[in-house]
Amino acid sequence: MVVTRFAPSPTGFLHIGGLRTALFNYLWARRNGGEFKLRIEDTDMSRNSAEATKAILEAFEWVRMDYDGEPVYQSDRFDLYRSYITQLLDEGKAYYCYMSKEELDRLREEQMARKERPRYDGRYRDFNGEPPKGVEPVVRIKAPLEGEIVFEDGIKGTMAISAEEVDDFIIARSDGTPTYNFVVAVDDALMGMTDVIRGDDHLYNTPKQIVVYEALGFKLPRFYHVPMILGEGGRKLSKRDGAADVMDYKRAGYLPEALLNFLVRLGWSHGDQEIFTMEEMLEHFDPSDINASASQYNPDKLLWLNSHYIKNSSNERLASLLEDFGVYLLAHDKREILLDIFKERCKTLKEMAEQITEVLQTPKEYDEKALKKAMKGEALQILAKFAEKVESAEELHLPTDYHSLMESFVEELQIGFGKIGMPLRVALIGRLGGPDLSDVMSIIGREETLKRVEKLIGYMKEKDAS
RNA sequence: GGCCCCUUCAUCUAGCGGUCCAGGAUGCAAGGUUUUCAUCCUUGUCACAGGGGUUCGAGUCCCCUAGGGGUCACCA
Repeated sequence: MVVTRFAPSPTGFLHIGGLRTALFNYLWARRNGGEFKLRIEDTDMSRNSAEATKAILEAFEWVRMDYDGEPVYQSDRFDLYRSYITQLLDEGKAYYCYMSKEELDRLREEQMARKERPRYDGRYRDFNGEPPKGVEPVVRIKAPLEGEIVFEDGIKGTMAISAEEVDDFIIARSDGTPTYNFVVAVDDALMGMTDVIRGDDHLYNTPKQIVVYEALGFKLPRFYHVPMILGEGGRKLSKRDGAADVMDYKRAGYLPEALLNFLVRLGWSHGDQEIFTMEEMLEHFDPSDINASASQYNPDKLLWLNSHYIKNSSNERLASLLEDFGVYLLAHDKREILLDIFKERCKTLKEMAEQITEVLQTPKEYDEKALKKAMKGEALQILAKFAEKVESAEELHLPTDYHSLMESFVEELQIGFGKIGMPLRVALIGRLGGPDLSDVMSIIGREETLKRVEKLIGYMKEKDAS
């Protein structure tokens, strides 16, 4: 049985580094038919917020990573932690420390002045005397005085941390609330974790947590410390690198499977494979294959993956996804052709929405450069003749109808395709570039085509007059 | 600063002592397809951080240097 977890602290939104560790935990649990749990680390009442918790849960829902059971809130478990703290106190494995915050700060300063590593000096470790008055004590756990704390990391290998690096750290604050390293160890053990996959910024918490495991007689899980995701230039990932908030990717028009595929390939690979369906990730993922080195965020590759997944999505799904971007196609009679065209050309849903809107709406203005390039020479007359041709044509429904209409038109006038193509393009969508003209005309229909052509002709005449 | 981790193309990576004059992907460049743009296809571009060892043989093992990162709270 494999049990894993993702344990965010609700101090902000879920960022992509967090999503990646969550994904790794999720994959490893699901691959082994085990359990994946969610735990909200909200022991610091002053810093966490309900909105942050909501945002994290929302992100999980968006990427469709399901967790087992209800999320566990550490704030609901203070009684439990207190009972273990009492137990350690009774067993002499933890003790009250009466040093005030100010004294502690002073000690730290002195140590730094002597170029020593700041460290609690253990002055109350074996204290039997009369406690000083007026000080609410903290509880500290007894860490080993000498030797090393050794553990096996599934990514970094054997880690041996000198006991000197681990002091008697605080497990309960003076107000009685438990601290992070204590509750994490207690919860991981009690929730039955077999594998803990987390960011390597937690590497130095591991020996501390091992002290707790051992004091309480809990069985150690396997640890995997995954390197962080760096921003462009190898610096720390920040908002400057685009979206850090997972939900920003949704808003920017990314598909969740593209984001997940992108993240799974950051620090992990399976031969030369780039595209992974959820099933394939589940089939191949193993945390011991995660690279030991940090990787850099690469937005171009994400974009590429996103366009791949858009191309391979059904029109029905795209249509419903596009509603978030203000484009309603579910009941549109030209839905299929519209989506077939644009899913090939767009990298994000947002871009798709913009381009579809551009075709569906009569142009409000014309691109200056396009006008200059397209409307020279006989362009206006050609456009007018084309309008007559469209008006008098018999069958005009499918793109092929419009296409043969254009073919016979250039044939009759003995002109190149560009002579009508460019002005027509400007008339229809207001600029050069864009999808096939026959497709556009078929989508908007004969009447709208004529309307747009006439609008441009009118616009040009007015412009000439002034 | 102490301790720890990391180092293959611009980027993500393959490589687990010989099959590597280092492979794939993204990006970029060129060409083809296209009435345009995009897609797509083809080709090209680009790397073992540096220096010592070990070995018949090193991208792969060891050491040193440099660079990057993490961590040193009554935060999580």
